[in-house]
Amino acid sequence: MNKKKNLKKSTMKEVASRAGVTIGTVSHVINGTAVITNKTKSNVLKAIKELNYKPNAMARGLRRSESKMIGLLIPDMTNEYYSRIIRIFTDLAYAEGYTVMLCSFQYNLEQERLELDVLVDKGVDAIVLIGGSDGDEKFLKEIDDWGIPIVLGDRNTKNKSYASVEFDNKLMVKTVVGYLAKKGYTKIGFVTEALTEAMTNLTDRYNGYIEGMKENDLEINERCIFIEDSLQLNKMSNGYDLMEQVLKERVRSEMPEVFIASSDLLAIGMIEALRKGGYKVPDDFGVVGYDDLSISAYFNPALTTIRQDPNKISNAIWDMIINSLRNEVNDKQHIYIKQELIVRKSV
Amino acid sequence: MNKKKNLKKSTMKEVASRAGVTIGTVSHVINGTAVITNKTKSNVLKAIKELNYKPNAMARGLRRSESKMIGLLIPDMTNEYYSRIIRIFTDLAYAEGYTVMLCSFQYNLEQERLELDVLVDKGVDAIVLIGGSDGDEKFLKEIDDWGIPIVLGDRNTKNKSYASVEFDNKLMVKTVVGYLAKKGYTKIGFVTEALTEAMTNLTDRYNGYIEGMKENDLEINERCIFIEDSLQLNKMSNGYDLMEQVLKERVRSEMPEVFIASSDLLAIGMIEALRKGGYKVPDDFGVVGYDDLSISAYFNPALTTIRQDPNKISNAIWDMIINSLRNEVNDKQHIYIKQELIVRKSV
DNA sequence: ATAATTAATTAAAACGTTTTAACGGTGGTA
DNA sequence: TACCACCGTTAAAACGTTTTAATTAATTAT
Repeated sequence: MNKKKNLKKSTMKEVASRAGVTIGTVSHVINGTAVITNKTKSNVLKAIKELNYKPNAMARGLRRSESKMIGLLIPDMTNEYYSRIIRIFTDLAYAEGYTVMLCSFQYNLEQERLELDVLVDKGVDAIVLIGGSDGDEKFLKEIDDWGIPIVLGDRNTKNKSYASVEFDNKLMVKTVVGYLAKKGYTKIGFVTEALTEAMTNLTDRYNGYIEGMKENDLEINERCIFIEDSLQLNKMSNGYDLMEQVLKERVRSEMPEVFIASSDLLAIGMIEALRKGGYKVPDDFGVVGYDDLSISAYFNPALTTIRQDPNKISNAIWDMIINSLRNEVNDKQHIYIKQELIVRKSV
Repeated sequence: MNKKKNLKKSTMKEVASRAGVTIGTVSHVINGTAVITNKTKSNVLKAIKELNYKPNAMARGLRRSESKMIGLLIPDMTNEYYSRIIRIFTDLAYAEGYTVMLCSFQYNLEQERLELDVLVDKGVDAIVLIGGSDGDEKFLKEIDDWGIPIVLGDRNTKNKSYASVEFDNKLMVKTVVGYLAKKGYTKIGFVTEALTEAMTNLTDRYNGYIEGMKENDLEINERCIFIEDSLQLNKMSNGYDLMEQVLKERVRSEMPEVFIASSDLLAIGMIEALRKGGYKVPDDFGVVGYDDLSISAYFNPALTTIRQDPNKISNAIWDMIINSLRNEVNDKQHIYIKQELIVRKSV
């Protein structure tokens, strides 16, 4: 039960008086905003060191009206796909003296709005939204009008009114369909979460699937398209439940021979259900995942999957952010990143 | 290439003038720090709404000298064990009007120090450190002296000088050894990461293992104790490499019949190496993990593991934090949380 | 030597709040 | 009528910086 010691952080004023100068000079030597004699400069530096002085971020922020914080909003930080992005992005920001304020909204639009509000209230200098649906466009507009740069990652709004970095989902899925077709599969299934118009990335994948099927002269059968109704957190169990249900309802001949799943987690759940149902992957059914999580290489069978490189997207987003922060303009470009098919053992 | 619109956020002054009062009153109605006529109160509220006014967090923070931010420092947010804790903790903080500033230090002491520095510079109101080694005690002391509450989660310093919430690792491992002994195992192996004195949680597990073996009259053979030399990020590959090596060096009779691994990730890597080596789990070897990650239930074989409940630890930590924030005292208690053995299919 | 120029430092305002003491006005009591 | 209390509001200082214009000191030119 020790008293709070309040060894209070020292202030600029104290530094100034110890160095025998005025706080203005201290500020100048810290920021290099004026030319200062070497002597006084070293005096000030000495005082700073002796007092272990650190500028007060809030005072500075108030005066400069910038917080050096970036708001980062993602659907679920518990998902490795996102946590990898977060980590890299955070490091990038950190290296430039920014700090990130992380929120997750659990795929809940309501909560997304709330969190956005908090971020704005806290005075973040910019906001990046990764994943999830297209969100509340009207609300984003408000933030945009305030001059706070926004960039979207792996998502977009219907009329692409914000800067974004996206993966080239459509192209990739088309390619995968081609790959599967070449392997001799004809009944190719597509299973995805929440295929609403709002989920631009999933919609792109769907379109890629359709185009790919057409290009390869394969029959598009709506019974081969499986949609997990809503965005859910526990994707593995979603995949499991879905497949368990399918297995219950259909005989094998009514099923696709291979599935393209919209996430590795979904794929893993599906495979486990298949296994429990007495089937072998890839012998009886193939499945390809999406994301290339670290588990996917160690899972049995090792998952053939599509890598969405967290490095690339994080870097691209950061570049956009820092650019609009520096130039005070936000020119709303859209960048597309190629995905990569990682061939392993599950098809 | 649109110009920055600078629809600037409105300020208290503007609210005040629109409501025909002084900024003092506005502040009072916002904070309820004085009794105000219903009429003026509603005027002010109206003005606030009309201008979409939000208090400037930095100005407020400066004046109140609190930031309403909590620093959260963890070794690796990419690990589901940590990301679950983060998420719950973040939600808890959020509910009380706090926001969390997340940093990860990749098990790197140097970086941990750096990040701590940043957190302090940013003026967080409290700091929580989760996982990793016992850190730089001298440095923590400095922070403590500044009156910034610190709480440690799932880690501790040698002389327990800080408030902490830990799991009862020793007891649990002892129990597990008993469980395995009862199942008939006699050659029980223990595999862990970075078993240094600094890692109090892992050391506790080790001690639990030793005690458990003794209690059950089992021979303690140092060849049954495997230590992954250093703290590493990619735990699955660590487990894989370790087991692959062991398989190369030893014949089966020289190996333990069952392994207690210090994380699910390690366990999964080990199992995969075993499988590649032609062995079946649990038929040929058993392995029990630690953490109960979500994959563990879907992995084949489903992992028998020890659950470290992220809810419990997050809640306990948050309680401590909010308590020392409110009472301005930090009474450095230590809480221990029971772990739970989840029996599945891997032993 | 004095004026003009340049270099180094300072004074003071500003950023947007909170907070405390002081203020004026109303109503009640003597 | 005069005094006191009380209530609602306000004035102003403070938080710790940054920033610009102004000041002083030092140097050069006349």
